[in-house]
Amino acid sequence: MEKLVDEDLPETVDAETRVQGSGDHHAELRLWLRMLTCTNLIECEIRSLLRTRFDVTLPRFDLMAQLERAPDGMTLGDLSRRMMVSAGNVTGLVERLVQDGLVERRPAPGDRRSALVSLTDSGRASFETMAAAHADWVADLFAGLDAGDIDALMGLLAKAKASARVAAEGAPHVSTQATLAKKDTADG
Amino acid sequence: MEKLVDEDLPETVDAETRVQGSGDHHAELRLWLRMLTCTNLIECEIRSLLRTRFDVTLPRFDLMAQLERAPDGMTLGDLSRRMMVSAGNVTGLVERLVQDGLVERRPAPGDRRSALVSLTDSGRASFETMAAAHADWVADLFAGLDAGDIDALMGLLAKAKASARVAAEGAPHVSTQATLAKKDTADG
DNA sequence: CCGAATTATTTTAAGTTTAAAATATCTCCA
DNA sequence: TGGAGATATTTTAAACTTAAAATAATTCGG
Repeated sequence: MEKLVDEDLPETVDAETRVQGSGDHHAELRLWLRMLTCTNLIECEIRSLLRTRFDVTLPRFDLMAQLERAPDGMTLGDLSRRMMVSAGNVTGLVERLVQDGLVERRPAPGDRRSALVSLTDSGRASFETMAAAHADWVADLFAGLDAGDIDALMGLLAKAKASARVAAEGAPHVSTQATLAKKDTADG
Repeated sequence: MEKLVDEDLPETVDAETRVQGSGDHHAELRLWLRMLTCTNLIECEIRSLLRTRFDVTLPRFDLMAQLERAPDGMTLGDLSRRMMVSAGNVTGLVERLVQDGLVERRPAPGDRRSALVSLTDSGRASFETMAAAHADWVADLFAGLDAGDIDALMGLLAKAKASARVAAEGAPHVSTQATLAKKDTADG
């Protein structure tokens, strides 16, 4: 998480200095820092609430949230892609959740490389309780926004997401066969 | 970082089910997930670019970004608050940056508990190069947004931030003297 | 069918991160 | 002025996270 704050940046910029590759990027930079502080603020609060109320970490909650939507289980690779974290990360997370009895893994039928991961009954029950509280917290955190604000944000964030995807795909900094070949693994 | 994706949630909700504390929070939840994926996407790209182009990690870059704006140095506590991370985290990060010769620490005049941290000349030079590239990357990532979009997002995110702060302050889950007493450490 | 390339996962090493306890210092008021 | 409480930082243990290398299994063209 990039932890900068979005205050105190100069407002005025000399239009003359807009030169290719070294120009006036203040607006975008300020936007990025504000997005970051906003997300951080909410995430910290949710993390803290999950810990104090349910003694669970945010990554574990997130993983369980993915599994809840896949009653028949998902592979570790699916989890890694959906959660946007490394495969090795998922391995460890699942391992700990299995030890806690919240998650189970079984070999994937038809592919001996893969394992299917799913919630146990205990894990599902536990998650449902937490998810309800989580939804309430998020609603509280956004209580200062009206329906119009939310709609507008949804639209603008979709646009920002699309923009970022294009930029990231368009100028891949490490060209691999995978990067060039597959365009279908991302989530939207 | 909460790693959920913002797809596949039901669009339609029964208005009758809006009950206190267990109601219709889909819009807010969807907004939160979208904010998260959007931020994640951009952050991953920046992290990756920092690593491949400059062999630096995001937390180190963030810490140096804070220091650059404080030519006279900041305390570890300042860094912790501005970066929104724990104090212990900052201790380790500074330690490693000092070892790399990018940052220096000296005792704070007038308070023997504190240390002032600042960029070395080498650190400053290094950061300036990276910061210029970073600004370009962010501009590229947001290239699909026009000035109006950016303005609108800035306003809506400010509103969201304010809302979240009120909610987090208003219903503190762990009441400490500090929580109740000071309202001035956050960044705005 | 063979083998090269791809895919799924684990392992490894290093770094990041947190919460909580421990230290050390400072403030301030009774 | 003495000491209680607050503040600044470090330490600790555990968890999270990544990138890269290593394993293992699959796919697919020839």
